[in-house]
Amino acid sequence: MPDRPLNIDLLRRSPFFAAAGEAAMTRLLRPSFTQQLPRGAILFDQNEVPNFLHLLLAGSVGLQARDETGTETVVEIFGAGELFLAPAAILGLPYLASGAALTDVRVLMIPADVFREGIAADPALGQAAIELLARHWRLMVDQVVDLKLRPAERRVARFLARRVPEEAGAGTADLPEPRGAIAARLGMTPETLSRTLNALEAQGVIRLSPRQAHVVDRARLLQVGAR
Amino acid sequence: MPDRPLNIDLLRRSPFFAAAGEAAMTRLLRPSFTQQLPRGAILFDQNEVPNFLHLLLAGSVGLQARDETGTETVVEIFGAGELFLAPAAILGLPYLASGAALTDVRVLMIPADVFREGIAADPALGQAAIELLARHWRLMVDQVVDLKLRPAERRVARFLARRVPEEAGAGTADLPEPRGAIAARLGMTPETLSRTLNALEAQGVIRLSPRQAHVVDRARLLQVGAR
DNA sequence: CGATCATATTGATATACATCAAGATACAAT
DNA sequence: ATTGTATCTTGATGTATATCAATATGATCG
Repeated sequence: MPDRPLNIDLLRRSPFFAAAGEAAMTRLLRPSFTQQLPRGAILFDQNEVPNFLHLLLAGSVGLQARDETGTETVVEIFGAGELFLAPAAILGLPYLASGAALTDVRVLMIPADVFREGIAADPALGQAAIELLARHWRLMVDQVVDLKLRPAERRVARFLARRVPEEAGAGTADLPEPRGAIAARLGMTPETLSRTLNALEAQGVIRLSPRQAHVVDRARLLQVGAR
Repeated sequence: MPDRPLNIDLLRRSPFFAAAGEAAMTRLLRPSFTQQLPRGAILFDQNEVPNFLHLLLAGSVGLQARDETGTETVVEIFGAGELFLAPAAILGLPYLASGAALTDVRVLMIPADVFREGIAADPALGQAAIELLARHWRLMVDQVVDLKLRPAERRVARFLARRVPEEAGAGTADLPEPRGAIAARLGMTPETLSRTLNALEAQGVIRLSPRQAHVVDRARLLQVGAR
């Protein structure tokens, strides 16, 4: 099926549209369209002025930033159901990071001006935007704490734990994106990530296979390196 | 009011109230009150449910977070004119960090419920909240990039540069808060901060004195360690 | 003022993680 | 399948920054 009629249900369940309500959702959806992009595609580039908000329907996208010397890192990885880049689009300022498809992706493009008018006109949509931003702020705060306080092994453990679908004790974390991107997201080199993953497997808390990690015991995973 | 001299002008010029408008400002101000607290005071504690937003009138406040092992770090340092902790107050979720006075402070306490009602009722206020959150998100993204990509010396240099009042080539950066707090904000130990500051002075880009650093040449400061 | 106490600096050493350099795997195309 | 190419892993070595320990500085208060 070429362009699978977009999964309305996924949208409805996304935290953003759940808060915004049905009315706002249809309002935003009408002028929007979907796009399929291969892994490696750039959705938008650092310093560009945003014309669209992006709602990921499938795949994952890395928010990557370049510093003055040209080295890049991944600030955050977004998955299906997430709406991102609101901040730049809302402020009308240039993106401070680029968006790169880390896997093949399917993305809903929402015109930025429609969005901006929407939040001014519809209080429920405004509220949803506020909550989205607040949640994203917390995500970043959490990452700052992670980087400052926790050693590599703990960061990897937490990352994997968050990817296990259920709260349950065991489960499988899919890792479809390139190791380099995951490593950058975690603030380490691919080499260190690889070694850390091996160390976790050696401790028996995970079991590695090509593009996934089976978490044997979530609670114990989060305990590794505990003082 | 014993505490008369509320500097209305500072408020009016703060990015937040500038966007919110006069009406929203008076609306929020009426039920609010100011408080003076000595250095070391805790404005609010991690995991508490927020009852107030805080607008700093004077001094600086550190947002500090504890991890599971009990070690603390400073996520961000806020200065006069800044409104913070909106995210927790807006979501009605527990703070994910504590607020500690890093100097003696004077702070305006805005009841959280008044704020929440306000953003629902007044679109201009809602818009201001959105912009505030977006700006704060960007601050955190910038810090994540800083921590991942830049070595200690460069982080210190950028921190000092941002504290120089004017865009001008030279100026003095005040550093009233304890070294430990600044070091934590920058993701390093006090020892490393001390050594780095000395190194910058040795290179002649700054001149140190007890609680401030005179920046001799802003542009050159930002160049240190350039590849 | 001088004594006390917290905070900051300086010095010596340790270590987590990066870097550099081969290999090994996996994936895509023919 | 077979080859080619990118990605990932493994190993050896280096280094920025942490840690530990001692000293110095500067604030606070009798």
